[in-house]
Amino acid sequence: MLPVEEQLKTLRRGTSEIIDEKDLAKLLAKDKPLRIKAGFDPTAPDLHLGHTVLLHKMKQFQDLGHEVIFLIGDFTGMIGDPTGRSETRKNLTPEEVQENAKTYLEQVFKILDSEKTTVAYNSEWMGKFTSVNMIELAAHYTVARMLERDDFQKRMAKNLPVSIHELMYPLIQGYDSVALKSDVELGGTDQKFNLLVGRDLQRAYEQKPQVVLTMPLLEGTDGVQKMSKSLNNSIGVFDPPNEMFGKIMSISDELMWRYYELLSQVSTDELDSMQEQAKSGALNPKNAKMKLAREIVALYHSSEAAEAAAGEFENVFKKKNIPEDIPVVAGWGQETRGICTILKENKLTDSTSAARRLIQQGSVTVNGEKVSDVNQEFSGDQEYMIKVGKKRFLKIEPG
RNA sequence: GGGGAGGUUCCCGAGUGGCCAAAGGGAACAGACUGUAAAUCUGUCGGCUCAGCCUUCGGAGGUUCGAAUCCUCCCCUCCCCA
Repeated sequence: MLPVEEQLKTLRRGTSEIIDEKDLAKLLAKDKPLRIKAGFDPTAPDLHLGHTVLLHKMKQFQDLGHEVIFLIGDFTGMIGDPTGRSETRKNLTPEEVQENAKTYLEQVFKILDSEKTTVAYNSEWMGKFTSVNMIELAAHYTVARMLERDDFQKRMAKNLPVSIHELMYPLIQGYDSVALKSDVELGGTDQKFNLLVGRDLQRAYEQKPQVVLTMPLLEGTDGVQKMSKSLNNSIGVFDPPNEMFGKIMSISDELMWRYYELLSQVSTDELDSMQEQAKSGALNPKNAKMKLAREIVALYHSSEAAEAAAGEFENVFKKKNIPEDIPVVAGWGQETRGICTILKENKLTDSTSAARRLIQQGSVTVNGEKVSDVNQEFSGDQEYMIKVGKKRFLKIEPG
């Protein structure tokens, strides 16, 4: 294995906090593979770039020769981590959790080496937990300390509900560390509390407390809230190349540097110089963003796909051409239909009312001609290229 | 168990009998400007057979010419006391 200082250098990259680094150094000095735990809640079936921040860090550990344990919180998923959003989450059924977990794994191995990754489910031990075990576990922590947790504090301050079962979440996550005898646990900064509970519980169960390593949370495409599918600001790992490319291009310049820092392989030195050049005007931020978009699309798809997406992007948005692969539907014969109905039926708009509004706002074109009459009719035996706003396209073929 | 405060359109939040499809803000969408960036300005923002009509204000009933607003019961949340 690499010398301790070299390993540390890699592991420090992009991290928010290591608790504590001296302990980690000591563990590394043993020159034996460490047990690295990172838990994932199978609440969302799709992985997005936000999750990959952690996965990349896991990959680094893996490449350094440590044992990475990908823990699927199928048991805790039924509770739902109270983290983040200041409201109680819906409970998931065991079936939903199973289904999500399955999807999860398929995606994870785009980054991690499946051969070298240990996959664990916390239902393995939690499912066997008796009520007596549960009470013993609960006895190791106090209410006052549990309520120190920021999410609980905030919700209490806002007079929002906090359910008892949510208080169990950190305990169970912490117990996972006991069950797995983990040496290091990774998590987002929002996980800090839970990760620290793990240390306390390991001590309570007479184990050596794990080292805690937290990674910053990645902001979503809005640049404000953390990336989350439910907030609709996420870039999915399995998004098609063009969509992925486009989403990356739509982030702000400021956010771009953040993404570079956390998601890119570009070295820190090179990154610094790029920022320098962007500042002086030598580098157009748009080009830097294209480079980032290429890199990320190439990682999850292929470099060919990345090139194609870049070309398509230039074609559609710079030259304002029609995208290459757009949805095509068959026409409806000789009869005529109102434009609003056409838009609604093909899901270009949510309702005919919305279609009317968009037409009134001049955002709908057919074959390049702006539609100004809400009642305009089209027969279904001709070819039409319909465009709504900048991003919604539909081709109708004679039918 | 006792007392008090609440549940409004995607979110926050005004509205206490007609002028309410419901103020204001946020998000979102569209147009202008751009680098499909940000910022800014403008507009839209329940549905429909769209200058009119229909359905919404926790749920179910009721009072009234008329209810988000009043009454009854139910469900849910928060606070104080025990």
